[in-house]
Amino acid sequence: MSSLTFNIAAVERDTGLSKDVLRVWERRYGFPSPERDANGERCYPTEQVERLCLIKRLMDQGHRPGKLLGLPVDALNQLTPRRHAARERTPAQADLAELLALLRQHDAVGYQRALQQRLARQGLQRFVQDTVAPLTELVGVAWEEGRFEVFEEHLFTELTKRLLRQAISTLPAGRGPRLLLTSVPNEEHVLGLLMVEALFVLEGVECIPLGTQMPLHDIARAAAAHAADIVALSFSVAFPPRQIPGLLQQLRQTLPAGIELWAGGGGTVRLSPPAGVRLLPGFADALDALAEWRARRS
Amino acid sequence: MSSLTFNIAAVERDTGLSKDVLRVWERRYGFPSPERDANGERCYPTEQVERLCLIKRLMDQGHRPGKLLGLPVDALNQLTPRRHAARERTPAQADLAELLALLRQHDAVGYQRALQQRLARQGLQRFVQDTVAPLTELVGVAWEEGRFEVFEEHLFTELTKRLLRQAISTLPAGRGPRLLLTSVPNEEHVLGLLMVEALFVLEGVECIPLGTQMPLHDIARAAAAHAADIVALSFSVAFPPRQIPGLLQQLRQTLPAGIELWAGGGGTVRLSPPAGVRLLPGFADALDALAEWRARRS
DNA sequence: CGCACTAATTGTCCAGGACAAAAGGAGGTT
DNA sequence: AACCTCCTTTTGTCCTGGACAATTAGTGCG
Repeated sequence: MSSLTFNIAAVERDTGLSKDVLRVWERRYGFPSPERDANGERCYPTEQVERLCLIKRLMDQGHRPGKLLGLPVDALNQLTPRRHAARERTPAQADLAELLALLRQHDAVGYQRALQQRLARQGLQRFVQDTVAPLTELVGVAWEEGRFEVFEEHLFTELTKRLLRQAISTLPAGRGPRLLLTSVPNEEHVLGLLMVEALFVLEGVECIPLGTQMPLHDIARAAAAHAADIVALSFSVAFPPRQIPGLLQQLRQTLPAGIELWAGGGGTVRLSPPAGVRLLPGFADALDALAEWRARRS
Repeated sequence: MSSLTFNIAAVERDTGLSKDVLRVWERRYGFPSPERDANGERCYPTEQVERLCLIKRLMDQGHRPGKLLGLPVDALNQLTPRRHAARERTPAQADLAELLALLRQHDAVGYQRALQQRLARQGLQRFVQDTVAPLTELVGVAWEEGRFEVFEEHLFTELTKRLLRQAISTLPAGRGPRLLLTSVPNEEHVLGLLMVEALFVLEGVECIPLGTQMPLHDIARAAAAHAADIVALSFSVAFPPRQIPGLLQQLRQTLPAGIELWAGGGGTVRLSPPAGVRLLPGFADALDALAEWRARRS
């Protein structure tokens, strides 16, 4: 009956596929094949939008569009992740499965309580490294494999964010260096930033959290205004890797030479370090960098 | 020397103006007028990007592109907000100016302390209504008028978010109704959601916070999975008003009939209520709606 | 098996036309 | 002056179809 349809902008919004891509796929592969309204504009029916979402998810796992777009829905549903073929289960992950289960049961209260317990037991540093970080990865994998819904992932992010923020707020204010924490436009993953902030504040760093998605110009201005010693950016694994070097280089040129530029997060793991930028693929690297900075300034 | 240039995608990212708009402006008004690289693609110099940012801000204040695009930079800088011509200063706002001043001095610690004091003095309910809400509006105005930088606004959001979340987390868990709180894609303003959450949790509502930007399909799924009684959406004043009715109607159709749909925030003030949706332009309306819901169920 | 080189794939950009929705303006009525 | 209606202009978004560079896959050779 209702037979809702979406215009191309709505599909772009819901699937994350740009208008250009939607049109060129239609031209090349014959899918999607939207109807047209009186004005000749594309009207995508719900089924096609859902199929596009599925295709998008499979592509994020390393499949290629040419193969996927010819396939019927059933075949798509049976495809498994390609990129990370072998993924062994560490004991730590087995331990975390309990938390995942709570999320999948939509038990917000239970999840919060379990998280709080782990925080109390492990202390903030180990909590970040041994609970939040691997949990984030597990959720990412579950999401890639379609075992997690969008809203389950959102709930995870929201509740975990809250606990981390709360933990950070109980710590005493740092004494230096002054470190500005943010991410570039289109990078909205916030958990990485919060994890680093927690570790740094524990070490007495004075963090200035600016949230995510700060235009490059404004990062430079903020660094100057706050008299920051260091600017630290976070790139998640989901961020388009080829954009990163350019962004870092551009920011490095805009930023005063006296201010250091650090970049961390899963997106920086397989990256050759640009000039004047320090890469911190893991937490240990971040703490090392901090120790070195302090040694240099003392 | 460096003479950085931006390709059209970078300009879209930095200015928020779509590629289509950038090209059609160039065609119609002769600005921007980017150079071309060896491949015939547009290369926007820094000055033009900055001018575009300025134009964008003036447009958000109600100016129209046809007038702005012919003007030189000096003239642009002298333009004042148009939409809210007369804006009188209430005494309450004068009181809040102190907080604004702290933000403009980039004194994060001082701002947090001042906010915390106000929270302790006013209690959460009045803090939300008399401090956070008007402060958010003031920051919005200051931002529109160019008196606030992007990063100052981000800092405000980040710090205020933290305090509200912290305050919410100290409250006891609610007993019902179960209320799902989120926003639609492209609506990323989170403070409104947090303010409502604080007020509702104070009233014993069991809030399920899903963060911002949830696709409509997933909102419906989440509501079912969480067995929510009510779905509440927040629309900021900055959200394109014409999209709201369509979105609400579409969601209403997807959502099971037994689940109520509420929509609030500054974006819903001048809106005729769609069928099956309850509009809550202000906090009082939200509390009224809650009282009525409870009366109906008792 | 590793490496260089060719071929296919795929995303993004371009030009320029079209149209509908929104905003502005004109004119008449209360 | 405020309000409504009708008409005009402005403005954003969508369209087609072509092009090309960057990535990925495939192939042959040392």
